[in-house]
Amino acid sequence: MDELTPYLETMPFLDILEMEDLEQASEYFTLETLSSGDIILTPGGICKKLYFIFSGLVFSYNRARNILWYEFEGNAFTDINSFYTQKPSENFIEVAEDRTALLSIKYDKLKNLYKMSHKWALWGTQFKEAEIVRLVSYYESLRVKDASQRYSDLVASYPEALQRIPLGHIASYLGVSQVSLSRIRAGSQKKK
Amino acid sequence: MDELTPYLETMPFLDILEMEDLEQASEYFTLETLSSGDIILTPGGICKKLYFIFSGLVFSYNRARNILWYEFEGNAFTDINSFYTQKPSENFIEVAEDRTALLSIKYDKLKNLYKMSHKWALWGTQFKEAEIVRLVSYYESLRVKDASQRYSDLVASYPEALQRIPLGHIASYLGVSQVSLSRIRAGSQKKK
DNA sequence: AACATTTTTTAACAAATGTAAAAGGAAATC
DNA sequence: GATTTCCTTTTACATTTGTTAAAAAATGTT
Repeated sequence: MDELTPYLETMPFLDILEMEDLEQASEYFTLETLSSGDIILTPGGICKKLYFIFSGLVFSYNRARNILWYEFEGNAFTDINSFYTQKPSENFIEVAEDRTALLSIKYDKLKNLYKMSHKWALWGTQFKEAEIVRLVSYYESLRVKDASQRYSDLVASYPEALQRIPLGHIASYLGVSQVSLSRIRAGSQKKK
Repeated sequence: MDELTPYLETMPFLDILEMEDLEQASEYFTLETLSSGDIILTPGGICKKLYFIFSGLVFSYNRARNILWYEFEGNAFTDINSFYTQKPSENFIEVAEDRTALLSIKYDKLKNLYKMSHKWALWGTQFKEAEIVRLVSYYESLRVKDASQRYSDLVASYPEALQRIPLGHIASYLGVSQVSLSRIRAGSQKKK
């Protein structure tokens, strides 16, 4: 019984795998516990790992400090372009909360896992499909909905976001300036 | 020797597969030749197939007629959300050129292929990684770059786009109004 | 060639959003 | 408890972009 097992068991799409697959994989993964402000990736570096957020909060932003993504416990995180191409990144990844626990796997090890095990390869196709759907949902909302709707949607689906993320970051994540978000919030109070 | 083989051989990441894998798969795929204006998917319908564009041009748009994606020969196309979740779509998919040849595979058959063959599952992880990278590159450019840059990038990477796609569609694909794109084009001529 | 249709550009105005700066609140530190 | 620092809102102004409508250009049709 490996000490990583309780963490592995929170990964998505485990129904595809048997216990033996998890045991086989446990030596591929590492557990990292980080603190608010810790920086996982800086521009120019290659994002070597895919992270599963067991607890805490992680976000990415570019050199101009535009927030690109925010992710909570329960979901996966990486710099997509850098990780899947293994080329230098343009972005930062930073931890936003103390005691953020990440289960990480290196690019090469993940590839190995896929090669070694048909079941893990199936898990990979499933996992990536879900990632694609999540990405497209987010990005399409940026394109199709206005900022006010996006804010409502965020509050509806992640009410804790307001407690855990500064409004300036939320604004940037929603693709608007902080001033604009303030106007939206002021406006939505009026409507009530 | 199956008549589909020449088409299958244009698919991405064939280095992962052997000839026997292609032969095994050939009965899973269908070749469809369509004409400009043909509509592959309408809102409310479930997008049942993933398409590989052998020749021609395909695009998707939502009910408000915002262009969501344009794709040329050589790349894959589907309604991501609807296909990977097998839920009803919000969008249209339409063919933009006569003699557009599409290699298609149904969702269930693709899943079967993955299950039957470890190598096809590996192909699946590879293919989906590339799709994720393409998606994120496009969407991040929408967020990070201004419309003028996006237009320059498009012209640089797909000069033929200007001949093959009406400017109104290009504008929508770039996320701006046609009037705005006209202003950009007028402005970039001045700079010269 | 003349006409009709579609596509693209231009102009004028309105609306939305960004920027910069100031002010108000909240939280942390001494 | 006072002060400092950080976060959020507000104001004023500038800029960008969208909308509508009209004109110009290109394309297709008889």
